[in-house]
Amino acid sequence: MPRVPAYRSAARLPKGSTTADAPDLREHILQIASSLFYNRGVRAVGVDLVVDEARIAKTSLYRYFPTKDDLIVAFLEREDVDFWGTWDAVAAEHAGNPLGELEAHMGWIGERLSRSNYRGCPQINVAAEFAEPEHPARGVARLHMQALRRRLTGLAEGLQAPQPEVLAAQLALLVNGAFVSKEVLKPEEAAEVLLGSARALVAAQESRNAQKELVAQKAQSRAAAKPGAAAAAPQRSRTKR
Amino acid sequence: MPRVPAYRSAARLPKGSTTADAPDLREHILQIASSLFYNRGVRAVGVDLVVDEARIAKTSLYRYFPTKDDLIVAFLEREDVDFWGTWDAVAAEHAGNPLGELEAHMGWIGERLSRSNYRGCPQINVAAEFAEPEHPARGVARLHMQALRRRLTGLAEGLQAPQPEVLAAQLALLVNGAFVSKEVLKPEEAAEVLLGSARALVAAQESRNAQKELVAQKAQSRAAAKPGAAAAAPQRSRTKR
DNA sequence: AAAGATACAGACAGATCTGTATCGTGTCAA
DNA sequence: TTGACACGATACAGATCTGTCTGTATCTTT
Repeated sequence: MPRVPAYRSAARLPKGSTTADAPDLREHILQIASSLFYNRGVRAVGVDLVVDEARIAKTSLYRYFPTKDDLIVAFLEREDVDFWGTWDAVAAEHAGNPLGELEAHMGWIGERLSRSNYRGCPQINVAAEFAEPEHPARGVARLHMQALRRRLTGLAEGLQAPQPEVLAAQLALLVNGAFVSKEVLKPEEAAEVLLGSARALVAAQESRNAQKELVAQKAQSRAAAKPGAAAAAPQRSRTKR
Repeated sequence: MPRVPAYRSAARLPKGSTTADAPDLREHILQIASSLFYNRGVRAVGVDLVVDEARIAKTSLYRYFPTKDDLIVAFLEREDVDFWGTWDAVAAEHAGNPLGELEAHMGWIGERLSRSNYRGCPQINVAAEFAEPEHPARGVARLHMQALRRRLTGLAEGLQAPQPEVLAAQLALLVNGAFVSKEVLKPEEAAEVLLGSARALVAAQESRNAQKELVAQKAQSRAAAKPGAAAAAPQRSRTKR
């Protein structure tokens, strides 16, 4: 009956490149599965549902993904490259301007949070669904998190933060926190809160920098001042009390 | 055969208060289930496992928890009261000193992150496991998140932050971010990063405050000064006193 | 002593899940 | 035309999951 495979019935490719479009079906399956996994959770979605929704045969699914775990891993890897794809695109628009880049990232991430179908970060969600650290999906999630910290460290270095590793970790907490705080944040305020936090963290590092310069300057002009007064706490409480 | 119920075989109560210790078994079941749910994930733990691990009969479990969902809800509610219990205890130690209280919270939360068996925030994890917003467990998680924001708002007001709602949201992101950033944070640095972030966020609000005062002051002393010089960067002061 | 409540043990029903096996059909290349 | 191949459809195996049911033993209360 099917002259044309069911999964192409929606006329996906203009005419189909005669041959060598075998990975096309794989791609189709992965798209459907990714959408289901993301929106309903990985454990909640069975392969039968994927098969039905994608309108394919179970044998086809298992041809391209020998195991459900393989499908999950492919899903996470796909999300990973998508995420870094937009990240890098935004970064390219702000080359040489790390602060502008950071603010832009907070912007598009904040914008995502306010989408109605937003369900958080797939990597974090899957890590919550599979407790065993040796689960294959956890490996992808781990690499994703390391990539996040690595990029943020590069950004912090570009900002000439005195402690780029610390600033990167702080920003990573912030971003991950945004991903899981849908219940806490009103959609409209997400971007503002993110942006404000990032600026505050950067500013704190800058003041640390300024303070360091101040200390160096004072030390240079010899020590005649009493040392106990101002240098003690890196971030003072102001109202002290 | 069992003169004494199996779940008491480990001599849990000194002598057993003859009667009215019926809720004891319920408590025992909930303890075992909570531990399993937290460490392995809710969906990954079946009722049979709880029954085996607690060494009880399935009928007993279903007497106290008519449904697995009821057990999950009880688990989350228990975690909720535990969490706010230690929160409030810490808060009580710093009455009248909101900054000290905030720092103390960052301290004990950061300390938890570094525990080897740490598996994140149960509320967040369960929210990731159950995508349907109307799942009963999601209701508990939602209330927990609202409580978090409410307490942080109170803290921000105590700090006399000019925008307590914003600061509270920022701190909530921070805390939630810490809960899900095990892969990003080295255990040793968790507390430091948390504390530094919280201070930076508070400092940014204070500088905002200072700026407001400054603006008011300037306006009061009439406008004769050139306005372009110092007002640009919102987060600079901090050395102000 | 009788009755009722509580608990254990284990079988069981019915659904669901992953993964395999079988069969039929349409497409393409030789 | 024929054979290889990809795909769909469907049945099935085996495990696991939630929840029910039956039966028995113990303890408390009356």
